[in-house]
Amino acid sequence: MTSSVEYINKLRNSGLRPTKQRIKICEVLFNRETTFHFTINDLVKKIENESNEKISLATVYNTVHAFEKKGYLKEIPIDSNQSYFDTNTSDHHHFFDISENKLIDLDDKDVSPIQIQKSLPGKKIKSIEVLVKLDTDNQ
Amino acid sequence: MTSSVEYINKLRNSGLRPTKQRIKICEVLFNRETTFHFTINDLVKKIENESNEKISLATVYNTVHAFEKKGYLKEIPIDSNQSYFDTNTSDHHHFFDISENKLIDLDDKDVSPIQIQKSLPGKKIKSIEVLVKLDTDNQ
DNA sequence: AAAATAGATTAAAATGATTCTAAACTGTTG
DNA sequence: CAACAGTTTAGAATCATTTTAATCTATTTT
Repeated sequence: MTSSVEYINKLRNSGLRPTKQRIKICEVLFNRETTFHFTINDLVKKIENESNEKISLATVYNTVHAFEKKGYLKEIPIDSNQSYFDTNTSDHHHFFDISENKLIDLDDKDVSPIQIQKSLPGKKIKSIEVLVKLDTDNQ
Repeated sequence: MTSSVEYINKLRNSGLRPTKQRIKICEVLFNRETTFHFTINDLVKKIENESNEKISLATVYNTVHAFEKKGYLKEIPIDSNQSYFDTNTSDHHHFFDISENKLIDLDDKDVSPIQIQKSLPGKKIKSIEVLVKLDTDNQ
């Protein structure tokens, strides 16, 4: 359980004013044990469930993008219909459960080390990420 | 150089009527040496450049999705703004050049074999794909 | 080879996610 | 507390994609 004072400091330290809306969004996103994978839609629904006052959709978008820019959230490309975000901002691998449309973090230790034998002149590797698609096992 | 007769057969064999539009799209997509990575927008521009008659946007969407369903194209999730498609439909890895917004296929031999140590009950692995993000090397 | 029909194309409208706008509001600084 | 810069907001705008319903065309039937 993180108190809102910590979110206020965190926000202020990153040059974001600690508004009521941002603190609420911090609570929804970061006040949890495990990584949270979500779409904007998921987040809006959580906010609606957990509080009586609503936050404008534009503010949710603004805040998620602000947090992404500050490195508190990471976008995960899965499909092109909707953006998925992850509260785990380290480079890491994922399972994607096709039948349930759900993202699951993989620990680094669950994936053998990856070496890339090819390089392109003038370019350097910024990240290496594995997406393992899972399907229902039917037999 | 593949002749349009081959595309006509290919289309007919997969239960798609060989229309003028589909044959044209086949030529643009498959009549090339190397893998083609594209967005719908890229494809429309290519079609416009390579022919004098235009194909309706809805038809381009329909055809790309029909080809995807038949396994002649594969969608590659990169970012959520636009769908990227690949004429290489095998499971394979990619470089994504961030500064140029360009996808590049990786050969299997360029990537060390990947083992996944974790499994989920009732689920089986359907694909394992690596996305290596590249950035300009500034030093 | 014409008629029938199932499938395809089309322009335009509809949708859905996301971004923009401009006015009202609120933290922060002096 | 006044002034300012940063935020929020509803609603409009935008952009990719999908749907609609009318027209057209490849294939099948006669």
